[in-house]
Amino acid sequence: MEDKIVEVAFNTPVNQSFSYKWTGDGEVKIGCRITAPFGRRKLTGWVIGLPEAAPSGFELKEIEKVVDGEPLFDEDLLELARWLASLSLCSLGEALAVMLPGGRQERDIPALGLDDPVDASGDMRLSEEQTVALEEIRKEKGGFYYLYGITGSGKTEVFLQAAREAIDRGESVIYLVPEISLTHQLVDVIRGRFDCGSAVLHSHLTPSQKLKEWRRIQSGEALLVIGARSAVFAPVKNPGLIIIDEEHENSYKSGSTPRYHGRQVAMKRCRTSGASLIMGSATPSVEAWHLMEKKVIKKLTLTKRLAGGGLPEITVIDMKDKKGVLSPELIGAIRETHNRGKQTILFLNRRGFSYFFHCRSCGYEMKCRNCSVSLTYHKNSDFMVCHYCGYKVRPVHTCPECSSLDVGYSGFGTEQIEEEVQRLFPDLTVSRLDTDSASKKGVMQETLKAFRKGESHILLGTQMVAKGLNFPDVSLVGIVLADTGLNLPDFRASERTFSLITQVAGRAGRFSDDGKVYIQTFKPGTDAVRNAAEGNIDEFYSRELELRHMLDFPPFCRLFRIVFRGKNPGEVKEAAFSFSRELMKVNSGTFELLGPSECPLSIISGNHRFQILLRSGDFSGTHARLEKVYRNSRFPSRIYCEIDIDPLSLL
DNA sequence: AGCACGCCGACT
DNA sequence: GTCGGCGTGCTC
Repeated sequence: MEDKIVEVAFNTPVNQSFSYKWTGDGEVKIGCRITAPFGRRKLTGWVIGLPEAAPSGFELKEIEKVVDGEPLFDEDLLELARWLASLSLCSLGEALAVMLPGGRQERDIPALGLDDPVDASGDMRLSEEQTVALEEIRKEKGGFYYLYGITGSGKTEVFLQAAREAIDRGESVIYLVPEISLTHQLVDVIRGRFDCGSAVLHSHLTPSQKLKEWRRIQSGEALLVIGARSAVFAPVKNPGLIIIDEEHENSYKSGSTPRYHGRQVAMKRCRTSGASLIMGSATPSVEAWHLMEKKVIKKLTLTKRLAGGGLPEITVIDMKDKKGVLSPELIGAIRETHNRGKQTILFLNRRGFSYFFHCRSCGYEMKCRNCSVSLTYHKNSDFMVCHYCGYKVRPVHTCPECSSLDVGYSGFGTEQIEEEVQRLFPDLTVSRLDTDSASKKGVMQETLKAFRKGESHILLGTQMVAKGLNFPDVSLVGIVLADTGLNLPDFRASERTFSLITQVAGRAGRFSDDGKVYIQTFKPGTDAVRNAAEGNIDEFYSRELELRHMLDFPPFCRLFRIVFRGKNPGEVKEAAFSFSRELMKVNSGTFELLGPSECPLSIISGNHRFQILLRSGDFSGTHARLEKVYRNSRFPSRIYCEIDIDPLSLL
């Protein structure tokens, strides 16, 4: 009998498949894992083809062993992997590795609870708005829908009923949530309400747990899949619906190769399989909003809170001319809150630790004349630098707007604020929660438990507290500085600030009728702050889209970010410039090239970073040119180059 | 990515 | 004279 030829993909950056022969008696199928000698090592790879004839010019080695009796993926998933690899410029093996169990582990941040009320016991009656939404969803199979509604308006209930209907038709459902901790809560609800099997998929499962869930999905035993980002690749047989909860969350974008966005993959899968897509959020991403305006996504609005609970009273405090990090108004409110036996959460919208130059009298801030983003102060060189285009200028010593001499760079960090709060309130207990303190396992849970029990009076934290505002005794939320995000050299800063304030405000009032939110800002008039505080959601989006259009930023163009990193700054810079020169050679007016320039976070864990940004309206033309240059490029082994297509952050 | 081969500097 | 630096190239 003749040897079988087996085509294999490995999880290496090599964009190429390898052929082996199989002489054993067991069956080899496309989609199975195998182990085989590869160079001088043994690797596990995936069977991606069973060609009739062997490629010429090679002495084929033998497959050592076939790991799986049954395939892990079918033709559809393989096709999806090919699409992903080609789009994100990685190898097929790297794409398969993030999709399949047993591939590389993705890492996620820990987080807190969920907050949309759902009835765990049984189907509850839908409100009129919910009913209308569900009827719309029923109308067109394969449609894209967006449940746009404030916190507590019952999006989850609509998701669940839509899921129920799909399952009743014999279809499968993928339900994506932004963080792993949310999967558990959702599973509890679902196990009580759905009699079909459900599966959970996320990166904290052990390989064997993951494989077990994978098999249950493949066999059709589990028709409902709940999971974080990578669950969008679940091997459902007959996909009928994909749900993306909290669509605006950045965690849907992978932070490592391949840098895919869950929403983008979901849209692709729905298009090819004819499944419907329902997303939901109180603060949609600007991209999604734009797609709603273009009618690619059908907007379904939920305006009413089901369980009542008014919106909190929101006070915007102008920090101009204020000494210290806490305003007298906020200090008074904290004291008053404590006197009433309630607790306070102080939220610090701190992202990064870059210094920015601003005027303490009028809040003026230096921006790049080319890019209209904030300049970042570089202490070493004493220059203000634009991290988009590399534009440099000396910092000013008087404010160009109001001639005040009170200008300077400043930074806010949780540590400084903790000190300040402790000094102002020596009789109160403050606990601090940020990425540093929460990275130690259990510390976060302990801190939260203690706070919930009332053992501390003030909880001070960053991003992660924003979602954990469902503490019954909290009646005051202070956003210490709403515009820190606005000072970042990032065109999405405004969107994030808006989203954050809106989400905080939406949640703060849910458990008490006397909820108060204090927003401290240097820029009370900024669109993001003003519209969030006043609840002018639609106005924010139309202004923001207008601005993006004017400045030619996404969603009106596509961005490609190419980051170079390495220990030696000179080498990194040289690699970036030589790559840039190669790009210019193939550019025929297809894209605009910005940089190379130092990354805003120019050194991360000892690695110096440079970046190139490409901006274009011609996605495929730019993609093709970038691919060509990238595949032909060679760097010294200690220089790493990573490509991020449609980056969320430019830091 | 690994891992080897291969060609130039300071060491038992 | 050797050990070891990391540049270059390959993996069916």
